[in-house]
Amino acid sequence: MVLAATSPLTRKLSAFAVLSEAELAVLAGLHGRRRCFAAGRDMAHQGQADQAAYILSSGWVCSYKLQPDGTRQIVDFQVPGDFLGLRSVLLRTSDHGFEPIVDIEAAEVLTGDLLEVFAQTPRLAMAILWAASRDEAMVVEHLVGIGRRDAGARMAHFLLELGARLALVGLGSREGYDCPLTQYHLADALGLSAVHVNRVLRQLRENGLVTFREGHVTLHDYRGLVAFAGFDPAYLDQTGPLLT
Amino acid sequence: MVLAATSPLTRKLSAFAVLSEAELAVLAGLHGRRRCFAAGRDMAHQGQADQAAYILSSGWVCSYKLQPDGTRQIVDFQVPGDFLGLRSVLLRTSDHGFEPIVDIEAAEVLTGDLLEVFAQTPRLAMAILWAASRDEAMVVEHLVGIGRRDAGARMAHFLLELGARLALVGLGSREGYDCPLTQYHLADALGLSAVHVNRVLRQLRENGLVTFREGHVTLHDYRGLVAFAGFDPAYLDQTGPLLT
DNA sequence: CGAGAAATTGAATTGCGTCAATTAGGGTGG
DNA sequence: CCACCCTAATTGACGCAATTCAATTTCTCG
Repeated sequence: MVLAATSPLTRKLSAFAVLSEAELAVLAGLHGRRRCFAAGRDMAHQGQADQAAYILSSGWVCSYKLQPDGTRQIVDFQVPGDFLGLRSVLLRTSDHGFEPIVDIEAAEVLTGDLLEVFAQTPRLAMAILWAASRDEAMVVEHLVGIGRRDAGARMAHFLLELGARLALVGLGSREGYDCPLTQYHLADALGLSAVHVNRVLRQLRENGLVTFREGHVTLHDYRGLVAFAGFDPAYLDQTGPLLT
Repeated sequence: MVLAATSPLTRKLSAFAVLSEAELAVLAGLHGRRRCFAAGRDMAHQGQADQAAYILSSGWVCSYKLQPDGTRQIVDFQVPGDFLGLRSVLLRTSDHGFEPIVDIEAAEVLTGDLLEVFAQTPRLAMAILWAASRDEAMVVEHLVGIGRRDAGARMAHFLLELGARLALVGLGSREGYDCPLTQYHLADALGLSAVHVNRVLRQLRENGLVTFREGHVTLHDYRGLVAFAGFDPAYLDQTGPLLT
């Protein structure tokens, strides 16, 4: 239970609802089946059926979709505390691939586990639905970025959002954060070519806004970057628990 | 209850889980507070707090985000049976605007209603989570389309997906469907300019694939369009109830 | 120390946006 | 029933942001 109280997921859900001992116990129960995956080896392939869901304990993962023409679109990155493949369980077939970007550790979650959680603790169900909604809000913001921002603003916004997410689980600040992504990851996520990603990064660096280099993101001018990106931090900041 | 059995939402959820009398009753109870909204008058503005959620009974709505520079990105369209603003309730502040495209009718749903549903019928909670996941799958597909498809494939894919959604609630077929959207709606949804939307539509029409005209979409060559779009209908076709 | 991956930079190409103007519908009031 | 207006649809010309192709250079690690 002590372990559960410090798991990244518990930390995140606690921002939404004050959880009782019983609810914390149920949540802890979800972390039973722990598994590890190596960087670069897909956890699930697109189209694979009967996929499990996971709660990411440590490391980074990206979820992506492959196009018939071979190009890849990264839909989202998962950082510790995030659900992974929840949709695969519900829709029965994985419409994504999942690739660990570094070596990771995750807890397996089955459909039956979820049903049990819902039956025992409806408030926890609400909290999980909240987490899912928050993730979707980020996907939506991602969509808006690709649809309506030019490459520069898109990149800036992405780097800011990532920083905000990591800060929520204690892995970053306004100064910067560690980031294992390559420029190819950025390209696949932002709908740009790797070449253009490189050019955009150079411009942001030369403008003194942000540096992406050697696995670390340094935010030289947080306010300037926020303005340049049109970033609204509000939608990620949960001001306090909704359910008491 | 007879009414509930024929509501679009019930119809949709029944594709996911065989619902008991009790569950159908609870679902029917959600349709209590009915409200109407006029076409073109926003139901909610971006940033507005304490927003309610709705279940759309009839008509079309679009959810969108406004950029600081005034451009608009339509994130999704809601058709009968879809939830509307579920995220607004959970995240407490509406990060979207909602605009009825035609006059609509919708049932208001409060946070408390949802909690009650979850407490009384966990399987129904799973079904609602499934519906939410399915919606997110569509947003994801939308994201992929904007990020990695050229204008033609993007349009084709969009029109096919819309058809599949409408077919699920009995409002369309492989032949085509009624569609009240303007080319401006399409442009805002697909991340294109209205001018280019027009050009793309012309090309699709001249290639004998699909016609978008006078509030009706006619699919002249379903298979050809599917191939051209790289459309995978599987992710929307629930082959059968997951929960029995 | 060699090999493959990641990062960088230049040059040529193009899909799509912007600007601008015209045509077609659809409602409204005289 | 027609004149008017406003919105949607349509088409052409031009420019630019981002892609593609191609070539190095710099890392990383076995």
